[in-house]
Parts: sequence; structure tokens; C-alpha cells
Amino acid sequence: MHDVAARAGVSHQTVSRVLNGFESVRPVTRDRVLAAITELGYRRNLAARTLATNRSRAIGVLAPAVSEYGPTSTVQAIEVAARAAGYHPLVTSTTSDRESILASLGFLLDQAVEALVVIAPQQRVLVAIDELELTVPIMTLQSLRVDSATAISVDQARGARRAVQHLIVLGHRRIQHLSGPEELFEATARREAYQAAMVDAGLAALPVIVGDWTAEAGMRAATAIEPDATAVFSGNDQMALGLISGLAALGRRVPEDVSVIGFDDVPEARFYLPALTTVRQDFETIGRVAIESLIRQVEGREAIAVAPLEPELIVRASTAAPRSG
Amino acid sequence: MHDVAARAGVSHQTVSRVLNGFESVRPVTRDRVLAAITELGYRRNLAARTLATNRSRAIGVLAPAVSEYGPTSTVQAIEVAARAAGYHPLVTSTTSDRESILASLGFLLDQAVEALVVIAPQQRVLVAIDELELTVPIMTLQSLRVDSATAISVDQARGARRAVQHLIVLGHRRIQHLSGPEELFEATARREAYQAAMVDAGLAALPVIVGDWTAEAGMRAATAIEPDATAVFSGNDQMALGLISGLAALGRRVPEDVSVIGFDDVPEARFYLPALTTVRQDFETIGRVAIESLIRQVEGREAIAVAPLEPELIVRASTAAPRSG
DNA sequence: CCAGCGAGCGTGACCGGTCACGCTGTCGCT
DNA sequence: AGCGACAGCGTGACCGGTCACGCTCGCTGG
Repeated sequence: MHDVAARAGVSHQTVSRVLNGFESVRPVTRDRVLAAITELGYRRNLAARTLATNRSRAIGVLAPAVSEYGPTSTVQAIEVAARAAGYHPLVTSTTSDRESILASLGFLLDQAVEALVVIAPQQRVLVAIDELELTVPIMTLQSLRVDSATAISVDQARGARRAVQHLIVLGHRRIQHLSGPEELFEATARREAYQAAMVDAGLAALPVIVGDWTAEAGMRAATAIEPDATAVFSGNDQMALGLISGLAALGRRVPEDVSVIGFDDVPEARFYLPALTTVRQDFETIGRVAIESLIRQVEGREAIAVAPLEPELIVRASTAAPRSG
Repeated sequence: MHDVAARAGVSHQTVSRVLNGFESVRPVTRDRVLAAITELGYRRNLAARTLATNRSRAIGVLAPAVSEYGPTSTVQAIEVAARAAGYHPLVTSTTSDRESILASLGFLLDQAVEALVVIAPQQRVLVAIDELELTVPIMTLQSLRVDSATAISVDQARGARRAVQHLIVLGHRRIQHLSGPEELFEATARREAYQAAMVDAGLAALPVIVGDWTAEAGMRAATAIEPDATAVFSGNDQMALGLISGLAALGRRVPEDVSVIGFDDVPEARFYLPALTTVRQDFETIGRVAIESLIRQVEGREAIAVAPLEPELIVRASTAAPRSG
């Protein structure tokens, strides 16, 4: 910056003013400075700036280390929203063990992030956050906390209810649930909503099969479902895919013998065979809204309370009326 | 740091020594400092450190803004490898337009990254990099540059050849190729290898259908393939899925009427119906090796030249001998 | 005619670390 | 005993920006 100032024949302060778009610089001076900047290929040193202003303009993102559709598309929405608002998104992925969570959190803290968005929807992450007594505003995604000011999510219970009711309306009575990992909030919410929906309809909830979100787990579940179950509500689309594949291997056809409904609506879901009936979550809006709220808080305004988003039932070909009504 | 020093009754320099693990501090002093650190909840200011040392220990990652399996799993491998080596991975996703590429690159430059790994396999990105005349070591992934010191990739041509030859060995003669976007190196490499493999076998290469990697494009391609084609080599798994789905809608069955082979081996591929024959790429190794090589360069040693990785043919149920040989 | 004001720009301190160097005291060696 | 070496720690400059403040000069109004 000193070099730029010398070349433009001004002080370093004037260079700073130009860089930060202050008004009180004559256009002719400004142009001289800008010319010097391009000639020297100057880039301002962000570390020095952060140090002097005590502001990093960085927003930390704690994401699970998976390549699933939901988290990745949420992260991308966060990135564009943050960048559009002039902030730097700092994304770290973490596995679910405590050590990894603390390491990622530590990294973000070292980077002096001004806000934090947490997508890893587990109790362990929330515990770690509470322990560290962070002072920056935090937004947890899909954590299903009641506090709508610091949490935002798709209404999991509502989505699960819609899925189950769709099956009930089709005439199914023996409906089983293939759940995600027990420690995940989303999985728990869907599981409980399944059970509640069954009870509300005067039906008996069948034993829940627990998977790990992978298609592999869905395939294994095919051998575990009750013989007389006519429909399965899968906790996500990947498991639904594996389940359908596993059922096919057992000679059971979807939807003729068993109806299967998923959750998420991944881009490939409509191309599965049969095309998957599922519940769509708007991951992109979640990420965008989270950033908007956080930036409000960073800038001193109050957080915006956001109601849980409405999931949408997408009916395709993997569900049908049971054969013997 | 001043507060910590005061509380421990030492100078700031000694605190710095403890923080950086220098030997020449008595254990008793070290413990006093560490105690003061934890009592005050002190975290060192990374911006100040970066400013003083003129080292950021950050590695920039330029990734495409997609939620596809390949890039995301590569990015994750990069993250763990970088962190394990004591570096900070800074991941930015970019769309394919020039403006977005330059913005992401600018962001990484502002962060003073010491090395750069580029996963966006397009000409445009390489052009932008050349224009900026970056001085940091760069590693391009899947860019298929001949220079093995700055590029690393799975051998696309070899993988494509294996796919085509697999179909030929099964007895197919009319084999068509469903390609990815023309501006992508990987797509180009697979397309050319397809054509070469056909010619080598004394067969006529059929017109190439161009898609955009999405299952949607695969479905559309179902109506575009030659009536007498008995097999299709799809540029990736998603398009293969869409193609199979589209063929099913037209009453053509896989593999009885048409064989389909994909590329990538996404985790779900073995659960598609039929289970997808495909070519596996080791995305994880790509990312890991790239970081290893970059860190060597950052630390003053020469880059390691890595031969293109061997792709692996995974035969499943979506390919079979043609009905009428 | 001059005080007052504001546009336009410069000066020096400061952010929180690291680095080079300097100082003190203890120990071993001659 | 005297000296050098080294362990152990402190001092001040410096990294490259920003911020508060001050200066100069031209213009305006009484």
C-alpha cells in the first residue's frame, strides 16, 4: 500500500480511502490511485485489515462431512448468500465424533468468524457449542430447536405426517418406518411423527428399522420389514432406493407388492425405477434465510424469527393402493 | 496475549514461545502460561499471526458449485489431508461463468492462500488462472493437462476405453456415447476415447449425444439414441440413470434391449435397477495426493509427479450381450 | 476584510502477534 | 577463579492495514 501511495503521489491514507469507497477524494486523485493499484497489481492484505478493524467479515459454516444432497445444496446456498452480502463463507466439514467437531469449531474460532451456521444436526454439536460458550450469533439448521430465532428448519414432523397420511389414504394399514440414525434430530422427528400419525389414524405403529441414511442400509432393511407390511416410509431417498433394490432382489415389486415413499426429493428421485414418491425439502431456502438472519444480527439488528418451512409431498410411481384392500 | 503474559507473570514473548511449542521454556513456566491461557479463555489472533509471519497456512480450493458425488468427495479428501498437515482448507464454489470464477479466485487471493487446488475442470478456469499470473503453486484436478507435476487426474481415456471394450467384448457393435458438456475436459477425454476405441475395433462411432451430467439430460437422450443401437456408454452415472428411466418409459428394457454403462460409480449406482455397470474413479485419492504434492511445494521441496490413476471397471447388471448377436 | 467552515488530504498511533536481538544466571571446563 | 556457552526469558521493532485527528486551502457570509 505504501508503494501504491508513493506511485500515485499521495499518502497511504488516501489509498485506503479509495479502497473503501469514501466520498471525500477528488475523482482525479482517485483515478491516479486506481491506476497505481492496477499497475502494481496490488491486493490489500486482508490479515492486516482484519487486525486493524477487529472484524473478519467471515461467517463460519459447520457442515457434516457427507456428500449427500441436502447438506451440500444448503451449503451452496449459504455461500452465495454470504458472498452477496459481502461476507466470506468459511466452510468446514466435520465427522460426528467429538474431536472432529471441536477441531472444526476451533478452526472457525481462530478465523474470528463473526457468525456461525451449524448444519450438523446432532446433539453432540449443540453440546460442544454450549460448552465453548460462543459469543457470536449462531444459527442451527435442521436442529429442530423450538427457539425460532436461532434455528431454522423444514417442518420435519409435518413432512413425515404427510408421507404417512398419503399411504393411509391409499388404503395402507400396515405401514413401517425406516429411520435414520437415532442421534440425528431429523431422524427422530420423522420417526415420532410417523408413530403419532399412525396412532392418530387408529393404526398400530410397526417396529422402526434404524438405518444410516445410506442406500446400503435400505437394502439390508428389505429383509427386515414385516412380512405383512404393505408400505414403507423411508427416512430419506437413498435408503428408499436401496430398499426398492433389496425388495426387487427378494422378488417383491414396488409399488405392486410394497409401496415405498422417501424423504428429501433428491434430483435423481424422479428417475429411479419406479420414480420415487417423496417429500421435498427446500434446502436452498434454509441456507439463504439463515444467512440473512445472521447478518442482521451481526449488524446489530434483531434476528428474524422464521417459521419452519413447509415440506411438499411429491407423488410419483413408487406408491399405490395395496393389492388386497 | 498481553493479559495472558501479565497473569502468568512472564513476557508476551514467552507466551508466544509456549504457543509455538518452543523447547527453551521451563516446564513450570510453560504450565503457568498454559493455566493462564485456559483461565482467560485466550485464543491467539490468527490475523495478527498471518500479518507478522507473512504466512497464512491456508490452501485455497476452487470447486464447482454442484452437489455431485465426484467433486464433493474430492473436496472432503482435500479438507482432511490439508488439516492433517496443519493447513487450513479454504473452499469456494464457483459457477462456470467468468465473473464467478474471478470472484472466487479473488477471494482466495485476498485470503493469501499459499497454494491452490482447482477442481473446476474447464478451459475457462485455466485461462483465468493464467491471466492472473498467480505465483502460488497450483494443482489442477481432472484437468487432463499433460504436465504431471501440476495436474493429477484419473486416466479418463483409459476408463472410457475399458467401458467401450467391455461392451464390444459382450458382442455389441452399435454403441453410442452420451457425453457430458463439451467445455469440460473430462467429457472431451471420454468422448474422444470412445471414438478411438470404436475405430480401433473396426466399428463405426455413432453420433455423440451431448448432455449436461444430469439425470434429466439422460432421460431426454433416451429419445435421441439410434434405433439400432444396442448399447450406450454414458459419460456419468446420473445420465445413465436418467437414460434407463427414459428407456423404460419407451418400453425398452435394460439390459435386455439396450445395455447401459455409466462412469464414476456413485454410491447409489449399485442400487439402481438394474444395478449399474460403471467405471469407478478414486476421487478421494486424487484430492489427497494433490494436497500432499502442494504442501511439498509450499515447503520448498519439488512437486511429486503422479501418474494418472487407474480407473476400475465395475460390472453389474445393466450390461449384457445383445439379443441378436 | 476576515472569521468560519468544509472539502481534500496527510500524520502518527494502534491492532496482536512474531522476529531478531539482548540480557541474566548457571554450569562446565581449563 | 575466570571464562565461554547456553538455557531461559525480556525488549522493542515490525508486519500492513485503519482510525482519530490535524492541517491546508478555497469559498462563503457578515
